Amino acid sequence: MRNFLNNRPSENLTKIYSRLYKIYGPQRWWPGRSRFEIIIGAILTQNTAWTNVEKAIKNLRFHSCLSSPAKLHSIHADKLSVLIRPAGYHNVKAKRLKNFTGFLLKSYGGKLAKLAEIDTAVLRNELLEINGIGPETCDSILLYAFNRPVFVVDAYTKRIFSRHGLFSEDSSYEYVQNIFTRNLPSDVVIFNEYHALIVKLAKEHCKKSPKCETCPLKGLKIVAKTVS
DNA sequence: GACCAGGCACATC
DNA sequence: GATGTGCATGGT
Repeated sequence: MRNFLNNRPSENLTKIYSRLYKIYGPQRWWPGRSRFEIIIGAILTQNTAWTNVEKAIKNLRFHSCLSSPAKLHSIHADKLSVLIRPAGYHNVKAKRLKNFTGFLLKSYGGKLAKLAEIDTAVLRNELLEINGIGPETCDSILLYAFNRPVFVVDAYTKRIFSRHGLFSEDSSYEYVQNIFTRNLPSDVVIFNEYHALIVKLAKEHCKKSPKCETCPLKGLKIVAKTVS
């Protein structure tokens, strides 16, 4: 594997970004009408196609559940579950949504503006303590709802970059995140677009069964400073 | 009908 | 700490 990759042309992560941006253009994530809606979307999209999440969000909007965190929290879990059914895992996700709104109401008076004042590392730890918010959802919220320079790692990121020799696919979330963080400028716009571009690339070319004949990254060895 | 999708928590070893 | 499993709908 290593010898094979060594014969390929190599690019660093910044060049890969430029390459993808040039091909696909700005993705303008996150698709949400408000900070609150972005957070709800981040939870609903866990292991779920965005098209299904859109249906769930549409239901929530129609029933005025997104007008405020307090409003959403007041909805009975069973009713909430029905509304978000198209997004899949609706029973667990209904609890997760209420876990977030419960946290927000109890600790910050239901005001997202207060969360926005918190230091990134502290906020990250607080979000990760909420049952149902793992590292990817947490970092998506930090990046897309609160504009913090945090790189979001998802299954696509691991799949694509492990195929190009950057790390093994079973590397930990933190390890992969560190690779990107240490090899890119700490820039909210770049982190925002990079993650979205990876998703775009994956949807176009990189399903679970590799079929990358037309992939823009075909034949490239990707090099980066490693992390300890 | 099989496979996949912008994960996470929990049980078990 | 690593590994396996349940959670579920909708598109291809």
